[in-house]
Amino acid sequence: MRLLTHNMLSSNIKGVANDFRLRIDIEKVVEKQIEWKALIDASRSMGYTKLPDEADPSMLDSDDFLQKFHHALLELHLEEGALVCPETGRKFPVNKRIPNMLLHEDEVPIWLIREVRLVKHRDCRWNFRCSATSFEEKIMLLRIKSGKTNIHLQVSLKLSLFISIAFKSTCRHHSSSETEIESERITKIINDHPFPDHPLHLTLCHQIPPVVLSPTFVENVLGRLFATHSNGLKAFEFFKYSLLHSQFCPSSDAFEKTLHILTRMCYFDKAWELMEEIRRSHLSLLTLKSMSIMLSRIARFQSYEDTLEAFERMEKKIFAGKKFGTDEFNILLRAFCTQRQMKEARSVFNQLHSQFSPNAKTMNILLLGFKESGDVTAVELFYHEMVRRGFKPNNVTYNIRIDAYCKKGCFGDGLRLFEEMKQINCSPTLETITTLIHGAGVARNTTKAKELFNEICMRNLLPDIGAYNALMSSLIRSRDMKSAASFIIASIR
DNA sequence: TTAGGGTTAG
Repeated sequence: MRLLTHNMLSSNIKGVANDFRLRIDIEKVVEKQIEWKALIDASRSMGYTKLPDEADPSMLDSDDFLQKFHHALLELHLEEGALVCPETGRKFPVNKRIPNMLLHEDEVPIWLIREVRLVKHRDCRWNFRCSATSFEEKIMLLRIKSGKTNIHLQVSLKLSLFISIAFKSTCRHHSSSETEIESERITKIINDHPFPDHPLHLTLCHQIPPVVLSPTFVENVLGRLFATHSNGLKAFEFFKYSLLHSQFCPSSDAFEKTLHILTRMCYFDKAWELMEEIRRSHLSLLTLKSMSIMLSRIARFQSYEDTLEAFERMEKKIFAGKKFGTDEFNILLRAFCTQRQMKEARSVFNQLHSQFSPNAKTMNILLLGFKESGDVTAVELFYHEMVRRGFKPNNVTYNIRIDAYCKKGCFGDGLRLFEEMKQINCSPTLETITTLIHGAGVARNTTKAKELFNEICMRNLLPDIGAYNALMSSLIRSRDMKSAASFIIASIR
């Protein structure tokens, strides 16, 4: 199975539009019995204005990639918040924007260019509208792959612009699941509530019967509150309400979301209060992840000393006196590293390494921190220190160093480390090769990028979305549109 | 927020 994302497609089309002015081969379209007029008419009816009136010979080109692109008949239906392909019945959920789509074998791939919005008409119907500004960007290409027939090159299929959408006036914007509808309703109530002028829990008591308070529902509401940047104190109130009234044990996800919401808005007192409460009532929810959320935010918004104090407070008070070891030490270091506070990370390491025996992961966390700060010299210096201290570099160590070079445009150095890796029997991973493909792109070396992509399969690894995106972006960066187009065709076969 | 890679959009 091959995977392809909307992003890959859209970046490719953007490149096509820029470089080729999206030469639409009218003659070929007619020759292949594709209903060009239908496409134009449908586009006009959608309000597109910059449409060519007639075939412009200068737009013709012998390149056949459009022929390969323009495959399908599209008449999608919008039902209950989902796009439905009439041929296969497969549904694609629709939110404010159609999410990135993955293309699977035997499923309907949807290629979208730029942003697509659902627009509500005055008569309560829904329709699609592209937000892009030029015709090139407004065309959306869709392809239906029938289970039995390979239609890649069978361009005699009817082409019509898919935008003729059937709709239901009753359709909902989001998923049809009852939990989602209910959580959306409760989120709105919470967001509109005048808390803290009036108590929120009374409203929640009125609006949410305890039986509705499933872990999924609670996570759903908190997720929405998180996404809408709602008042953190309201989210906290809601979570406390769920702790009191739900017949289920709260999920770690709900707890972590609440912690995220509170710390993001710097409500650290409330966050500690929440941790204390969970320590008393649901100790098992206190995990390294929740500790990491808290420490990262404190490192970001408070002082170095505050962060160290918080770490101590975690050990002595929150985590029930558990003796902290390497894992917890790594979390502390990572908190500084992710905030790019490498002086602080270094200082903590020097200060505490004798107390918490560091491991290879510890060293890689620091190495990564130096890399993210964009300091290749610091990466190499720390790498040598790591070796001097007796740590054996592993795949991750090499991947970080290779990425540091590639991001700086030193592709040759990246390749050198790649060779070194192989020589010492440290097997390159999918991440190693993806990094190098990206590095080849930065160095505008598409030949090497393609070679590296092929090496993935030669090493019995399976390319994933990251690897595809890396090659696609490398090709686009070098304006190698032909390779980009054939890469797409090859990917979906 | 996960010791490592890619993309976009908000």
